[in-house]
Amino acid sequence: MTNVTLKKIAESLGISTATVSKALKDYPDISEKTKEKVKQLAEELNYKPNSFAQSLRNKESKIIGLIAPQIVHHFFANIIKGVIDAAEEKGYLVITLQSGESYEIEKRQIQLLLDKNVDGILISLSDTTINYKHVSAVIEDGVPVVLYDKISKLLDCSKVIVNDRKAAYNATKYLIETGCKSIAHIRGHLKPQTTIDRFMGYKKALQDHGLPFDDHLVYETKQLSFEDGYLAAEDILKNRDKIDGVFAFTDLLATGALVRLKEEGVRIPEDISIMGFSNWFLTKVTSPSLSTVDQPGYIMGQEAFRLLYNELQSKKREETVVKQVIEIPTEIVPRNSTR
Amino acid sequence: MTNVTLKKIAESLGISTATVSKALKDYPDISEKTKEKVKQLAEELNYKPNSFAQSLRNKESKIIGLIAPQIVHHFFANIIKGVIDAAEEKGYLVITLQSGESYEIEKRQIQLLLDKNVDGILISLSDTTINYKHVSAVIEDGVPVVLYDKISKLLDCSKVIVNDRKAAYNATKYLIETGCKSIAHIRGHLKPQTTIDRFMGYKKALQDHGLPFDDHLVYETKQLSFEDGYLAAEDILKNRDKIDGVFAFTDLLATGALVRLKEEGVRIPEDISIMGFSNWFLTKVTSPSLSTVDQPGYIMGQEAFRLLYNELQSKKREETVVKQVIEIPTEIVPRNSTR
DNA sequence: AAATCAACCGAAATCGTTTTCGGTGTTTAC
DNA sequence: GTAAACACCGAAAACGATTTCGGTTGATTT
Repeated sequence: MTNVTLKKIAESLGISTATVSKALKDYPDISEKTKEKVKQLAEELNYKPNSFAQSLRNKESKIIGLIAPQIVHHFFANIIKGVIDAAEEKGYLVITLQSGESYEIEKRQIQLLLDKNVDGILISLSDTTINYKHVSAVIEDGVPVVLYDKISKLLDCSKVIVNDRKAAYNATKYLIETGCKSIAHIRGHLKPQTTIDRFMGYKKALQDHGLPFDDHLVYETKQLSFEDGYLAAEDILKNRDKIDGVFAFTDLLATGALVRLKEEGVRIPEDISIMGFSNWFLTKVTSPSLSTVDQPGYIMGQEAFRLLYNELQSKKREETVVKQVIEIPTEIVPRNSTR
Repeated sequence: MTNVTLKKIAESLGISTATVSKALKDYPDISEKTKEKVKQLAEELNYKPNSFAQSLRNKESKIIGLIAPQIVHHFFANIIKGVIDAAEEKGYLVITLQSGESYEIEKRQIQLLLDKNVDGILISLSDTTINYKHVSAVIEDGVPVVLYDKISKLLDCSKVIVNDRKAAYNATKYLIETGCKSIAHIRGHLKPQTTIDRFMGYKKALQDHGLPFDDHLVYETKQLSFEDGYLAAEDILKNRDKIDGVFAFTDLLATGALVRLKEEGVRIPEDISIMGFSNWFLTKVTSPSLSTVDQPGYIMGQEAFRLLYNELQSKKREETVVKQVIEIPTEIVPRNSTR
């Protein structure tokens, strides 16, 4: 680990470090001859600028922070991948952290990132986050923040979202158009914006198509796990004669319900159609395969980074940054759990 | 962003930056009174040491690099999570990168990490990596490296692995003990060590239990996708009368086969038992649910970081580092695809 | 009264890169 | 032949934190 520095190159060439630095960066006030010599020696010695010194001097780390509620999660994993890929293309590296849906942890993770002087932060709010001071403080501090997926309208920054309302509307509409007359909805608590939005989309679709909204057909679960879907289906079974369609908040819930319903001999989709949400991998391998709504995580990740990158660039040029909200379109993926 | 520095604190207290620095770090040659004053003001101004300066001075970033072949992958996502959690506990942050199973990309990612002066690197070799110079160069450069999951015996560094041979042996043994007499094996190319090991475990188990090994019962796929399992099952169907058990290299392959076999009316597990590998989430929701081998990714990630951390510590104390190889035990998870 | 010794504190060098602001020589213009 | 323009290069000051090595007090011994 004999680190090659500018100084070493300068000394062995009998010139100053300033000249070496400028030569390597093609400053116009250095002669071609010297540039040649410097570059050649640098190449030979395999010179790599010390990133610590660069960061200290330039006040930027070329590292961004990414906070997700979960990592072991198909949708978020895709987002993470999208962010990392897009970042790498622009010369940025990504430190990933997860909040585990905890407000306290989220606060701490942001602090850790700030302590490391990341150039910007990408964050999807945890479900239990009810206060946004910790995020707005970052923004006011001048560190660019972009929110993705789980956002808050109260925060003044760029955002990447899927239009959950529209997506849920279309999913419900699809069920209706394929013949469902009485559609149940399985969802979690009405706290996170996504839950609210999908619920609203569901209601609106019923209404627009002349179907009555029935509170009893909405099943609220504690978590969003497979087991919760399984349990919700127990209740649905009590109305099995009435219900002919289920729109679940997420694929996991849908899969849990699907398994339970099948156990009781309900034919899917003949008796009851099921529509999930997210297009996780598992939807392809359930039986029947699960119809769902594709949420393009990878693209969201890319877009989120792109927005952050724009802000980073604007900040350097001392332009005022334009906050944008980008909506990523979703798509119905019809499979065999719907008619 | 009015950054508070040691200098500012020093000036407003009328003392030197040296004293401030030492006071904050509880040096014994600073009086309690000054320490008190310094700490209080630092607290008040919300002083955070500039990590760039610290890194430059201390020659460490408190950041490690993590390279995985994939991120959108249940097993690796778990590992990543384990690494991040363990790292955070010790004050380290993690930059995650993926090689996409490409040797060239792997090489580049390592370089990116090195350029950022990470303190150490955790890496799982890509399947297409046949040359290990790019990794051994890092080790010789004095940057601690720990290999996990996909390793090479040729590399002199600490490693965290699952004993694939033993795990496959047990899985096959389980099939035999539950009554299978003729067990097929679906796997990818015999290049990656894991593929070789699981294949060997399979063979050994047959042999130890008096079952003949039949080359025709080994189905080699191009990739390890759901589709490949599906296609392999087509071939298995030609021997459907003979084969009564399938041991797949991975859950995805197993699931593909399961779906195809069921399509043809094969009863699982009555006619054919199926055993997967990895215990991905989807194994719980196939029907029948898939018996598999649990590979504890989270623990592997934690252990991998622990090993790296040990090396980091040893390096600081200028001790010689002891390279360790840790084997994480696996476990059979019996579900409904086996008898 | 001189020497010794603690207890505290600071000057200054470092880490490696970047960039401003001059300073040399050398060439061109008049 | 002098002045202006030009082409190159370097000294030095950042960026902040850390740490060594003295130095200055005042108190304690001899």
